[in-house]
Amino acid sequence: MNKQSIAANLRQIADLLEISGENHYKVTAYRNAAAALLQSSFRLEDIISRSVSVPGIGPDSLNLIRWCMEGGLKSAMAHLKISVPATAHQLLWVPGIGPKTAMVLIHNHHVDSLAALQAALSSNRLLHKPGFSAAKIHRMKRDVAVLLERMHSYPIAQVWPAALELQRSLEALSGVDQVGVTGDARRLVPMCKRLEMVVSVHDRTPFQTWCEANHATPKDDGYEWNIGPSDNPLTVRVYVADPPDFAQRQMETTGDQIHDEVIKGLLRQAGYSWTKAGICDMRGRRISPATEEEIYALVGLPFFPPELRSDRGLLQNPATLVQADDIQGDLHVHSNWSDGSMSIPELVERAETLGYAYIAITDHSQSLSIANGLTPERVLAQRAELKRVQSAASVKLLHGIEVDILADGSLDLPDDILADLDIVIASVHGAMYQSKSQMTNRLVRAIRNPYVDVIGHPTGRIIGRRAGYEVDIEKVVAEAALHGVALELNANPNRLDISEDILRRATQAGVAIAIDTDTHHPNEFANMAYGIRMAHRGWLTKGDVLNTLSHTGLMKRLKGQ
DNA sequence: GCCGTTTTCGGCCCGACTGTTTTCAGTCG
Repeated sequence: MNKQSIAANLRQIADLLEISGENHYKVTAYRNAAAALLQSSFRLEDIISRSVSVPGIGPDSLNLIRWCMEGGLKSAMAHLKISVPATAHQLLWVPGIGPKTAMVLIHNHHVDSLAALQAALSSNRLLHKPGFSAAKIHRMKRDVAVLLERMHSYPIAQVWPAALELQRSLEALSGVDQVGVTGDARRLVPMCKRLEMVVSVHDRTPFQTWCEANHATPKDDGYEWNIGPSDNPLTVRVYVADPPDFAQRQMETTGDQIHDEVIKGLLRQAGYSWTKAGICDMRGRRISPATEEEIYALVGLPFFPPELRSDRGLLQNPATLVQADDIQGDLHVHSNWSDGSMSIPELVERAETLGYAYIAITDHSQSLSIANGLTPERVLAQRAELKRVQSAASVKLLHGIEVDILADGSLDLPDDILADLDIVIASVHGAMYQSKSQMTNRLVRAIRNPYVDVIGHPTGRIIGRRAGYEVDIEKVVAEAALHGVALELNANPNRLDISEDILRRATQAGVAIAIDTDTHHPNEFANMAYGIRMAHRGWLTKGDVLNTLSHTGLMKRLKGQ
């Protein structure tokens, strides 16, 4: 078992304990342990053997990890005497269902999984039972349909890190030449059907031994096995290639299918054939392009980044796409003044290490009290702190805020406070289940505020968990264009908000995009890489992206000059 | 359960919204 699978088990155990009515802090402790395990760079073996200690993983969590390693989830559940069914944690995925409602469903209605809930909802047998109004049932039906997608696919935020970890393990094996991620994850598909890798080997024995040790099932073209929780496993598929075939094997497994067919069609027109046996020239001789670049070159095309490979991918010139080097700074970062974990000097240090020209400190505003949001007084106090830190920093600091868009579309801080800030990001954090027209009017009202520069995570989606609020995005885009307000591409892999379709619509309408990490913890600055890849899916060029501007250019733009 | 101590026990993010049990428990961010 790898870190991801164990962390998933830990989270599931925490959910089951919470449903069982266990102490809230104990539940939180196991969730923290799962997060600490994922964030730790130490090897699993070293953590278990206690040769290193990880903050957040105490003796009990360590035992739990051992039980999971030895006997899986069942064993851990037995040790902790958990009596609710293992699948019951799925109920907590549904917005509006917490531990108490989950327990009522299990005990009073014999509903102990997402599938059982869907069946109960469609049979209408929950209707008018205490706590289940007609409106609530209607909403749950919609949400459960979204969530059931998770039963056969996995969010990219889990698949990509798991893929990189697997890549490192495979690269360490002798006899292995090249290892690469492929399939959905390589194209940054938000919900991946499985985790796919390509491996080229010059000596198959060590790799085969490793696969057998991991209980992998042999397939025609490689191996397959499952990781993650047993009731919702992630399938891992590894394709094995001879070293000269690595590039073509990775290209044909990356997809998407339509892009592949287009390329194969162009190859045929150019006199080549691409069958199971590989690419052959017009005389039927095998050719083995060493890179994907060489395959595209056979048909006179430049290299297409995987994220661009879709039914419409060839319409965009990849040379114009925004690149990581174009990014001059991060415009959405939280400090420990609200719910970030880093102090402002620590954020500055990170930004300087990353070589950024500027960074905007954008903490939450007062109504988000759980996040210790800033009151007007604390905004002023923070300005003084920024001034002090700026005097010793080379990176330019922007004083910003992520101000809440309240239920009626007004903002959570008075205009005179917003007026003096360098950048104002306005975001929705509460009252997300408004009607489409209410939510649209709410966002439009926020965009019309003269001090708003960016709309943060504009649809509120959480990939695989929440569809996002219902909103007339065309109207929002049109209004943003009219008022020169940028839309955020939130690079957090759980959000990737806005989607590629909305990105294209926005840029066509002339709306600027801010690619932001929304960083709360040190390792989240790295999420910019997801942002860039998502930008490729949305065909963003350097000119479309607000934070490719120089500091001078950005300040001019923000001041409306 | 974990952490951090003034070291073995106290503290741990808290207020708004929602549906409805119409007075507040449950959920959420």
